[in-house]
Amino acid sequence: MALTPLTRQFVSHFGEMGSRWGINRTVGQLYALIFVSDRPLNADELAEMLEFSRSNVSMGLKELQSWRLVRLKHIPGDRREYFEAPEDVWQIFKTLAEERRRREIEPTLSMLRGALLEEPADATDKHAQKRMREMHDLIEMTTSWFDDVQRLDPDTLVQFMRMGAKVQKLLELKDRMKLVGGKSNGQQRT
Amino acid sequence: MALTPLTRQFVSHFGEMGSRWGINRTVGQLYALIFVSDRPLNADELAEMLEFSRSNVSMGLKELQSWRLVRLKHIPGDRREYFEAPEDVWQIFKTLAEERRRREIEPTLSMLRGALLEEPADATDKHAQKRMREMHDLIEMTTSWFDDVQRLDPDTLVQFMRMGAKVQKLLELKDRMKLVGGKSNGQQRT
DNA sequence: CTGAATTTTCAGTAATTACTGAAAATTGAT
DNA sequence: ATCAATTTTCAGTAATTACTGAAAATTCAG
Repeated sequence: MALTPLTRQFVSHFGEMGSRWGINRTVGQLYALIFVSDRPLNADELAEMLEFSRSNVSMGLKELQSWRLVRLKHIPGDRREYFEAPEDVWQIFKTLAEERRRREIEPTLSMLRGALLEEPADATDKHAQKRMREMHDLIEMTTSWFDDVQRLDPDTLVQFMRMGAKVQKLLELKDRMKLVGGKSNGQQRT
Repeated sequence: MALTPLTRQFVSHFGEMGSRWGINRTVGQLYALIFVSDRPLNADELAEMLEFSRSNVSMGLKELQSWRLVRLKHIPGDRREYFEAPEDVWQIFKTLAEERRRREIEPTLSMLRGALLEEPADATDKHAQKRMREMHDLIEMTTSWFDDVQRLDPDTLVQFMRMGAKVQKLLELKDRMKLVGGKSNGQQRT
Protein backbone atom coordinates (compact mmCIF):
# COMPACT_ATOMS: atom_id res chain seq x y z
CA MET A 1 0.00 0.00 0.00
CA ALA A 2 1.50 3.29 -1.13
CA LEU A 3 1.63 6.47 0.93
CA THR A 4 -0.62 9.36 -0.04
CA PRO A 5 1.19 12.65 -0.77
CA LEU A 6 -0.14 14.03 2.50
CA THR A 7 1.40 11.28 4.57
CA ARG A 8 4.57 11.18 2.52
CA GLN A 9 5.14 14.84 3.30
CA PHE A 10 4.69 14.29 7.01
CA VAL A 11 6.82 11.16 7.06
CA SER A 12 9.75 12.69 5.27
CA HIS A 13 9.68 15.76 7.45
CA PHE A 14 10.06 13.52 10.46
CA GLY A 15 12.83 11.67 8.75
CA GLU A 16 14.79 14.87 8.33
CA MET A 17 14.00 16.16 11.79
CA GLY A 18 14.90 12.78 13.23
CA SER A 19 18.51 13.28 12.31
CA ARG A 20 18.58 16.59 14.21
CA TRP A 21 17.64 14.71 17.34
CA GLY A 22 19.64 11.68 18.36
CA ILE A 23 17.08 9.54 16.53
CA ASN A 24 17.86 8.59 12.92
CA ARG A 25 15.97 9.04 9.70
CA THR A 26 14.51 5.55 9.63
CA VAL A 27 13.21 5.76 13.16
CA GLY A 28 11.71 9.18 12.56
CA GLN A 29 9.85 8.00 9.49
CA LEU A 30 8.62 4.84 11.16
CA TYR A 31 7.23 6.82 14.01
CA ALA A 32 5.57 9.39 11.79
CA LEU A 33 3.81 6.71 9.82
CA ILE A 34 2.62 4.84 12.88
CA PHE A 35 1.50 8.10 14.44
CA VAL A 36 -0.81 9.12 11.62
CA SER A 37 -2.06 5.65 10.75
CA ASP A 38 -5.67 4.90 11.53
CA ARG A 39 -4.85 1.32 12.42
CA PRO A 40 -1.94 -0.60 13.89
CA LEU A 41 0.72 -1.58 11.34
CA ASN A 42 2.98 -4.60 11.20
CA ALA A 43 6.67 -4.67 10.32
CA ASP A 44 6.13 -5.95 6.80
CA GLU A 45 3.67 -3.21 6.01
CA LEU A 46 6.05 -0.60 7.36
CA ALA A 47 8.95 -2.03 5.36
CA GLU A 48 6.92 -2.01 2.20
CA MET A 49 5.39 1.44 2.65
CA LEU A 50 8.67 3.09 3.55
CA GLU A 51 10.86 0.92 1.31
CA PHE A 52 13.19 -0.10 4.10
CA SER A 53 14.60 -3.57 4.55
CA ARG A 54 12.71 -5.76 6.94
CA SER A 55 15.68 -5.86 9.33
CA ASN A 56 15.95 -2.11 9.39
CA VAL A 57 12.31 -1.89 10.40
CA SER A 58 12.89 -4.43 13.11
CA MET A 59 15.71 -2.38 14.60
CA GLY A 60 13.77 0.83 14.29
CA LEU A 61 10.79 -0.61 16.07
CA LYS A 62 12.98 -1.85 18.85
CA GLU A 63 14.30 1.67 19.25
CA LEU A 64 10.82 3.16 19.27
CA GLN A 65 9.71 0.65 21.86
CA SER A 66 12.67 1.54 24.06
CA TRP A 67 11.40 5.12 23.93
CA ARG A 68 7.91 3.85 24.75
CA LEU A 69 6.61 5.74 21.72
CA VAL A 70 4.94 2.76 20.11
CA ARG A 71 3.28 -0.21 21.63
CA LEU A 72 2.58 -3.68 20.51
CA LYS A 73 -0.89 -4.69 19.64
CA HIS A 74 -1.98 -8.16 18.68
CA ILE A 75 -4.72 -8.65 16.17
CA PRO A 76 -6.87 -11.75 16.76
CA GLY A 77 -6.17 -14.48 14.26
CA ASP A 78 -2.92 -12.85 13.10
CA ARG A 79 0.42 -13.96 14.44
CA ARG A 80 2.28 -10.87 13.38
CA GLU A 81 3.01 -8.02 15.73
CA TYR A 82 1.24 -4.75 15.08
CA PHE A 83 2.34 -1.39 16.36
CA GLU A 84 0.46 1.73 17.25
CA ALA A 85 1.12 5.09 18.88
CA PRO A 86 -0.84 6.15 21.97
CA GLU A 87 -3.99 8.13 21.22
CA ASP A 88 -3.37 11.03 23.56
CA VAL A 89 -0.79 13.48 22.24
CA TRP A 90 -0.24 14.98 25.66
CA GLN A 91 0.59 11.52 26.92
CA ILE A 92 3.08 11.13 24.07
CA PHE A 93 4.68 14.41 24.97
CA LYS A 94 5.02 13.36 28.59
CA THR A 95 6.56 10.03 27.66
CA LEU A 96 9.08 11.77 25.45
CA ALA A 97 9.94 14.16 28.25
CA GLU A 98 10.32 11.32 30.73
CA GLU A 99 12.63 9.37 28.46
CA ARG A 100 14.79 12.35 27.62
CA ARG A 101 14.99 13.06 31.29
CA ARG A 102 16.11 9.56 32.09
CA ARG A 103 18.63 9.45 29.27
CA GLU A 104 20.01 12.96 29.26
CA ILE A 105 19.05 15.01 32.27
CA GLU A 106 19.65 12.49 35.02
CA PRO A 107 23.13 11.47 33.84
CA THR A 108 24.06 15.13 33.54
CA LEU A 109 22.77 15.96 37.00
CA SER A 110 24.65 13.09 38.52
CA MET A 111 27.87 14.10 36.74
CA LEU A 112 27.39 17.63 38.06
CA ARG A 113 26.71 16.46 41.58
CA GLY A 114 29.86 14.37 41.46
CA ALA A 115 31.91 17.29 40.20
CA LEU A 116 30.54 19.58 42.89
CA LEU A 117 31.69 17.20 45.61
CA GLU A 118 35.27 17.29 44.43
CA GLU A 119 37.86 19.49 46.08
CA PRO A 120 38.72 22.38 43.74
CA ALA A 121 42.42 22.30 42.85
CA ASP A 122 42.76 26.02 42.25
CA ALA A 123 40.91 29.27 41.51
CA THR A 124 40.03 28.06 38.02
CA ASP A 125 38.41 24.96 39.48
CA LYS A 126 36.57 27.10 41.97
CA HIS A 127 35.08 29.15 39.17
CA ALA A 128 34.27 26.02 37.18
CA GLN A 129 32.39 24.66 40.15
CA LYS A 130 30.46 27.87 40.50
CA ARG A 131 29.34 27.57 36.88
CA MET A 132 28.50 23.90 37.33
CA ARG A 133 26.43 24.73 40.36
CA GLU A 134 24.51 27.34 38.40
CA MET A 135 23.84 24.81 35.68
CA HIS A 136 22.88 22.15 38.18
CA ASP A 137 20.44 24.39 39.97
CA LEU A 138 18.80 25.57 36.79
CA ILE A 139 18.33 22.04 35.49
CA GLU A 140 17.07 20.81 38.81
CA MET A 141 14.61 23.65 39.14
CA THR A 142 13.18 23.33 35.66
CA THR A 143 12.88 19.55 35.72
CA SER A 144 11.34 19.29 39.14
CA TRP A 145 8.93 22.02 38.17
CA PHE A 146 8.10 20.14 34.99
CA ASP A 147 7.43 17.05 37.09
CA ASP A 148 4.88 19.00 39.07
CA VAL A 149 3.20 20.39 35.98
CA GLN A 150 3.10 16.93 34.47
CA ARG A 151 1.04 15.72 37.36
CA LEU A 152 -1.69 18.29 36.87
CA ASP A 153 -4.90 16.91 35.46
CA PRO A 154 -5.26 17.77 31.77
CA ASP A 155 -8.05 20.30 32.20
CA THR A 156 -6.16 22.27 34.80
CA LEU A 157 -3.11 22.14 32.60
CA VAL A 158 -4.86 23.50 29.53
CA GLN A 159 -6.45 26.21 31.58
CA PHE A 160 -3.08 26.99 33.07
CA MET A 161 -1.31 27.20 29.74
CA ARG A 162 -4.00 29.34 28.20
CA MET A 163 -3.39 31.87 30.92
CA GLY A 164 0.02 32.59 29.49
CA ALA A 165 1.23 36.04 30.33
CA LYS A 166 -1.43 36.44 32.94
CA VAL A 167 0.74 34.37 35.25
CA GLN A 168 2.44 37.47 36.46
CA LYS A 169 -0.85 39.05 37.42
CA LEU A 170 -1.99 35.87 39.07
CA LEU A 171 1.13 35.83 41.19
CA GLU A 172 0.55 39.40 42.22
CA LEU A 173 -2.91 38.36 43.22
CA LYS A 174 -1.54 35.49 45.24
CA ASP A 175 0.91 37.78 46.99
CA ARG A 176 -1.83 40.15 47.90
CA MET A 177 -3.84 37.29 49.32
CA LYS A 178 -0.87 36.18 51.37
CA LEU A 179 -0.41 39.65 52.76
CA VAL A 180 -3.99 39.64 53.77
CA GLY A 181 -3.75 36.73 56.09
CA GLY A 182 -1.90 33.41 56.59
CA LYS A 183 -3.40 30.62 54.53
CA SER A 184 -5.11 32.29 51.67
CA ASN A 185 -8.49 30.91 50.78
CA GLY A 186 -9.68 33.73 48.59
CA GLN A 187 -12.35 34.77 50.99
CA GLN A 188 -10.64 37.31 53.19
CA ARG A 189 -11.23 40.96 53.09
CA THR A 190 -8.71 43.72 53.75
CA MET B 1 47.53 24.73 29.61
CA ALA B 2 46.14 21.35 30.61
CA LEU B 3 42.65 20.66 31.87
CA THR B 4 42.14 19.82 35.52
CA PRO B 5 40.39 16.48 36.21
CA LEU B 6 37.29 18.39 37.27
CA THR B 7 36.99 20.24 33.99
CA ARG B 8 38.00 17.21 31.96
CA GLN B 9 35.11 15.29 33.46
CA PHE B 10 32.64 18.02 32.62
CA VAL B 11 34.00 18.53 29.13
CA SER B 12 33.89 14.91 28.16
CA HIS B 13 30.37 14.49 29.48
CA PHE B 14 29.29 17.28 27.17
CA GLY B 15 31.15 15.67 24.34
CA GLU B 16 29.17 12.48 24.79
CA MET B 17 25.87 14.24 25.33
CA GLY B 18 26.56 16.44 22.33
CA SER B 19 26.22 13.49 20.01
CA ARG B 20 22.79 12.71 21.43
CA TRP B 21 21.67 16.16 20.38
CA GLY B 22 22.20 17.26 16.82
CA ILE B 23 25.44 18.87 18.00
CA ASN B 24 28.66 16.86 17.67
CA ARG B 25 31.29 15.83 20.15
CA THR B 26 33.72 18.60 19.28
CA VAL B 27 31.12 21.31 19.58
CA GLY B 28 29.88 19.94 22.89
CA GLN B 29 33.36 19.92 24.36
CA LEU B 30 34.18 23.37 23.09
CA TYR B 31 31.07 24.76 24.65
CA ALA B 32 31.62 23.03 27.95
CA LEU B 33 35.12 24.39 28.23
CA ILE B 34 34.09 27.93 27.36
CA PHE B 35 31.18 27.69 29.76
CA VAL B 36 33.26 26.85 32.82
CA SER B 37 36.23 29.01 31.97
CA ASP B 38 36.82 32.02 34.17
CA ARG B 39 38.09 34.07 31.24
CA PRO B 40 37.48 34.25 27.49
CA LEU B 41 39.47 31.75 25.45
CA ASN B 42 40.90 32.00 21.95
CA ALA B 43 40.87 29.35 19.26
CA ASP B 44 44.47 28.32 19.77
CA GLU B 45 43.98 27.80 23.46
CA LEU B 46 40.88 25.72 22.80
CA ALA B 47 42.68 23.65 20.18
CA GLU B 48 45.56 22.98 22.52
CA MET B 49 43.48 22.23 25.62
CA LEU B 50 41.12 19.89 23.80
CA GLU B 51 43.70 18.50 21.38
CA PHE B 52 41.63 19.31 18.31
CA SER B 53 43.03 20.68 15.09
CA ARG B 54 42.88 24.41 14.72
CA SER B 55 40.45 24.09 11.79
CA ASN B 56 38.11 21.87 13.76
CA VAL B 57 37.98 24.49 16.49
CA SER B 58 37.25 27.15 13.91
CA MET B 59 34.30 25.20 12.55
CA GLY B 60 33.02 24.37 16.00
CA LEU B 61 33.12 27.99 17.07
CA LYS B 62 31.22 29.00 13.98
CA GLU B 63 28.56 26.48 14.91
CA LEU B 64 28.38 27.73 18.50
CA GLN B 65 28.09 31.30 17.29
CA SER B 66 25.24 30.34 14.99
CA TRP B 67 23.48 29.02 18.09
CA ARG B 68 24.32 32.27 19.89
CA LEU B 69 25.82 30.21 22.70
CA VAL B 70 29.19 31.93 22.66
CA ARG B 71 30.10 35.44 21.86
CA LEU B 72 33.17 37.14 20.66
CA LYS B 73 35.18 39.26 22.97
CA HIS B 74 38.20 41.29 22.02
CA ILE B 75 41.02 41.72 24.45
CA PRO B 76 42.84 45.05 24.19
CA GLY B 77 46.25 44.72 22.60
CA ASP B 78 45.53 41.22 21.29
CA ARG B 79 44.46 40.64 17.74
CA ARG B 80 43.05 37.19 18.33
CA GLU B 81 39.39 36.52 18.89
CA TYR B 82 38.34 35.37 22.32
CA PHE B 83 35.12 33.59 23.13
CA GLU B 84 32.97 33.49 26.21
CA ALA B 85 29.57 32.17 27.27
CA PRO B 86 26.95 34.53 28.70
CA GLU B 87 27.02 34.85 32.47
CA ASP B 88 23.37 34.24 33.13
CA VAL B 89 22.40 30.58 32.85
CA TRP B 90 18.74 31.41 32.49
CA GLN B 91 19.62 33.57 29.52
CA ILE B 92 21.56 30.66 28.04
CA PHE B 93 18.57 28.41 28.49
CA LYS B 94 16.31 30.91 26.76
CA THR B 95 18.69 31.30 23.84
CA LEU B 96 18.85 27.55 23.41
CA ALA B 97 15.09 27.34 23.47
CA GLU B 98 14.74 30.13 20.94
CA GLU B 99 17.18 28.55 18.56
CA ARG B 100 15.61 25.12 18.79
CA ARG B 101 12.31 26.72 18.18
CA ARG B 102 13.53 28.49 15.10
CA ARG B 103 15.27 25.41 13.71
CA GLU B 104 12.92 22.63 14.70
CA ILE B 105 9.55 23.80 15.93
CA GLU B 106 8.79 26.46 13.34
CA PRO B 107 9.58 24.29 10.32
CA THR B 108 7.46 21.52 11.80
CA LEU B 109 4.55 23.82 12.47
CA SER B 110 4.67 25.20 8.97
CA MET B 111 4.79 21.69 7.48
CA LEU B 112 1.78 20.78 9.60
CA ARG B 113 -0.13 23.89 8.63
CA GLY B 114 0.54 23.11 4.99
CA ALA B 115 -0.63 19.53 5.37
CA LEU B 116 -3.79 20.63 7.14
CA LEU B 117 -4.75 22.87 4.23
CA GLU B 118 -4.63 20.00 1.76
CA GLU B 119 -7.74 18.20 0.64
CA PRO B 120 -7.81 14.72 2.20
CA ALA B 121 -7.84 12.08 -0.54
CA ASP B 122 -9.66 9.44 1.53
CA ALA B 123 -10.61 8.29 5.01
CA THR B 124 -7.00 7.47 5.82
CA ASP B 125 -5.97 11.01 4.94
CA LYS B 126 -8.79 12.34 7.06
CA HIS B 127 -7.51 10.46 10.04
CA ALA B 128 -3.94 11.51 9.33
CA GLN B 129 -5.04 15.13 9.31
CA LYS B 130 -6.82 14.67 12.60
CA ARG B 131 -3.59 13.40 14.13
CA MET B 132 -1.59 16.20 12.56
CA ARG B 133 -4.02 18.74 13.94
CA GLU B 134 -3.64 17.27 17.41
CA MET B 135 0.11 17.50 17.10
CA HIS B 136 -0.04 21.00 15.71
CA ASP B 137 -2.29 22.24 18.49
CA LEU B 138 -0.15 20.70 21.21
CA ILE B 139 3.04 22.18 19.81
CA GLU B 140 1.46 25.55 19.30
CA MET B 141 0.02 25.61 22.78
CA THR B 142 3.22 24.62 24.55
CA THR B 143 5.47 26.94 22.56
CA SER B 144 3.28 29.99 22.78
CA TRP B 145 2.94 29.34 26.48
CA PHE B 146 6.69 29.02 26.79
CA ASP B 147 7.01 32.36 25.02
CA ASP B 148 4.85 33.93 27.65
CA VAL B 149 6.78 32.37 30.50
CA GLN B 150 10.02 33.46 28.94
CA ARG B 151 8.92 37.05 29.13
CA LEU B 152 8.33 36.95 32.87
CA ASP B 153 10.90 38.80 34.90
CA PRO B 154 13.34 36.39 36.57
CA ASP B 155 12.05 36.88 40.10
CA THR B 156 8.46 36.18 39.16
CA LEU B 157 9.65 33.18 37.22
CA VAL B 158 11.58 31.67 40.10
CA GLN B 159 8.70 32.29 42.45
CA PHE B 160 6.40 30.72 39.90
CA MET B 161 8.50 27.62 39.46
CA ARG B 162 8.98 27.12 43.15
CA MET B 163 5.22 26.92 43.49
CA GLY B 164 5.19 23.68 41.58
CA ALA B 165 2.27 21.52 42.47
CA LYS B 166 0.52 24.40 44.13
CA VAL B 167 -0.48 25.61 40.69
CA GLN B 168 -3.62 23.58 40.87
CA LYS B 169 -4.64 25.21 44.10
CA LEU B 170 -3.80 28.61 42.74
CA LEU B 171 -6.05 28.03 39.78
CA GLU B 172 -8.86 26.97 42.05
CA LEU B 173 -8.33 30.19 43.90
CA LYS B 174 -8.46 32.13 40.68
CA ASP B 175 -11.69 30.41 39.68
CA ARG B 176 -13.25 31.27 42.97
CA MET B 177 -12.22 34.88 42.49
CA LYS B 178 -13.79 34.89 39.05
CA LEU B 179 -17.02 33.54 40.37
CA VAL B 180 -17.05 36.27 42.90
CA GLY B 181 -17.12 39.13 40.46
CA GLY B 182 -15.97 40.09 36.95
CA LYS B 183 -12.42 41.41 37.06
CA SER B 184 -10.86 39.83 40.06
CA ASN B 185 -8.64 42.08 42.11
CA GLY B 186 -8.35 39.90 45.15
CA GLN B 187 -10.31 42.28 47.29
CA GLN B 188 -13.88 41.12 46.94
CA ARG B 189 -15.85 39.31 49.53
CA THR B 190 -18.51 36.67 48.93
C1' DC C 1 50.02 49.80 0.90
C1' DT C 2 52.80 45.69 2.91
C1' DG C 3 53.20 41.66 5.18
C1' DA C 4 52.85 38.99 9.36
C1' DA C 5 49.25 37.23 12.25
C1' DT C 6 45.08 35.12 12.36
C1' DT C 7 40.96 32.94 10.69
C1' DT C 8 38.39 30.38 7.24
C1' DT C 9 37.73 27.20 3.62
C1' DC C 10 37.90 22.93 1.53
C1' DA C 11 39.45 18.61 -0.60
C1' DG C 12 40.83 14.38 1.10
C1' DT C 13 40.58 10.92 4.60
C1' DA C 14 39.23 8.84 8.93
C1' DA C 15 35.65 7.50 11.95
C1' DT C 16 31.10 6.69 12.85
C1' DT C 17 26.57 5.45 11.96
C1' DA C 18 22.99 3.40 9.12
C1' DC C 19 21.39 -0.29 6.42
C1' DT C 20 21.12 -4.84 4.21
C1' DG C 21 20.70 -9.83 3.38
C1' DA C 22 21.44 -14.12 5.16
C1' DA C 23 21.28 -16.94 8.96
C1' DA C 24 19.75 -17.90 13.59
C1' DA C 25 16.31 -17.71 17.01
C1' DT C 26 11.72 -17.57 18.50
C1' DT C 27 6.88 -18.26 18.33
C1' DG C 28 2.70 -20.65 18.20
C1' DA C 29 -0.64 -23.53 15.51
C1' DT C 30 -1.24 -28.23 14.68
C1' DA D 1 7.22 -32.29 19.29
C1' DT D 2 7.17 -30.42 14.49
C1' DC D 3 7.56 -26.94 11.35
C1' DA D 4 6.14 -22.88 8.92
C1' DA D 5 5.69 -18.10 10.01
C1' DT D 6 7.74 -14.39 11.99
C1' DT D 7 11.18 -11.71 14.30
C1' DT D 8 15.91 -10.78 15.64
C1' DT D 9 20.75 -10.74 15.19
C1' DC D 10 24.88 -9.70 13.07
C1' DA D 11 28.79 -9.44 9.88
C1' DG D 12 29.68 -6.93 5.94
C1' DT D 13 29.08 -2.80 3.30
C1' DA D 14 27.22 1.64 2.12
C1' DA D 15 26.39 6.29 3.41
C1' DT D 16 27.13 9.97 6.26
C1' DT D 17 29.47 12.82 9.26
C1' DA D 18 33.63 14.45 11.56
C1' DC D 19 38.24 15.89 11.29
C1' DT D 20 42.71 17.30 9.37
C1' DG D 21 46.39 19.84 6.98
C1' DA D 22 47.35 22.82 3.48
C1' DA D 23 46.12 26.68 1.08
C1' DA D 24 43.38 30.81 0.60
C1' DA D 25 41.37 34.74 2.58
C1' DT D 26 41.10 38.28 5.86
C1' DT D 27 42.64 41.45 9.24
C1' DC D 28 45.22 45.06 11.03
C1' DA D 29 49.72 47.20 12.79
C1' DG D 30 53.26 49.73 10.92
